Amino acid sequence: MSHKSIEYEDIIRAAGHRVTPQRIHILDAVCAANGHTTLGEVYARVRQVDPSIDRSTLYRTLKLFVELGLVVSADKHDGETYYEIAKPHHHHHLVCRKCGQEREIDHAVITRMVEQVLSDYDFRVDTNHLILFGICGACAAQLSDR
Amino acid sequence: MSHKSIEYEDIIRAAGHRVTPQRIHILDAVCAANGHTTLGEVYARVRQVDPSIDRSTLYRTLKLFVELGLVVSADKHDGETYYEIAKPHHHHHLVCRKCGQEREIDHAVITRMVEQVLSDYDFRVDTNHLILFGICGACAAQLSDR
DNA sequence: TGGCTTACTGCAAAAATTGGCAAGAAGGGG
DNA sequence: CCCCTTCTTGCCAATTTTTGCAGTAAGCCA
Repeated sequence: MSHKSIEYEDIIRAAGHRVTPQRIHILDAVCAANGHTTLGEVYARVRQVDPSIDRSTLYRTLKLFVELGLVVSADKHDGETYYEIAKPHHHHHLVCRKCGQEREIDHAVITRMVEQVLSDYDFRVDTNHLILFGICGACAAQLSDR
Repeated sequence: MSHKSIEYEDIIRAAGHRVTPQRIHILDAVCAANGHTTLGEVYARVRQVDPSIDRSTLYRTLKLFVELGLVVSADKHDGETYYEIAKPHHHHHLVCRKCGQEREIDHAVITRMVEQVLSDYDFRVDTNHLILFGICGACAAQLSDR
């Protein structure tokens, strides 16, 4: 991870921001949680390393990381916002609006759409972590029963 | 609008919820605002009709409406959540993660992707209001300058 | 229409998130 | 290596959003 940390530091600096111990700890904490994690979990983890870090710093830093693309956030509309370290490979999720189930999908499915948006609208869709809401097969079947 | 209200009432009832004056007023208020509106605006509008309606009711009701698909919400990551009455025609938005600018795009662009997700993953993507985050052309140019 | 069940609402308190500000520290230049 | 500028932080207060609860009323059935 130390190796990766250095890369991240460069990204932060390149964007004109400063690399502080707080930011490193927070990034490590998000990293440490494999997969999705919540703000509360990150906070607990960070406090173990440095109990003086304030919640407001966490909010601000997480927001910054999302802006920089280091961290990916996913609002599953269940009251909690999830955070995840940005993975090198692009992956996306289908989230069922009914049962909340989440499923990873292949990048290839959206490639063409992303390209078309880029050429038609000159807009670079963030392909790091796309979240598509909808209804999964199981729930759709259930709904049509009634 | 009265005609539409009746349709909406049916949807609410069909989902097993009750139609109350408060809910009608809130739906009307979202309707009255053409296009995007914020929670604060809806609150103000609702209070003109019935000053006794509480904020918590508004929060709960808006959340319910979004679940039912009557209202569409868009978190532009600028601190405010936007609400909009679900339109009969499908439309989608590109939101720039940098400058927050928002742009409507054509449904055709995503049609193919939606179909592929349906056939490959048996998942019906909610095509009512898709929000794609990314970087708009202007901001992309700005970023590469540095 | 009257009575019953249970969802909905308003209120108050709690919890989460954001913002202002002065002190502290990162990074650049000498 | 020290200094200077300016971004960051922690603290505190304000604001926003959520939650628990008891009274109220919508919808159903006789």
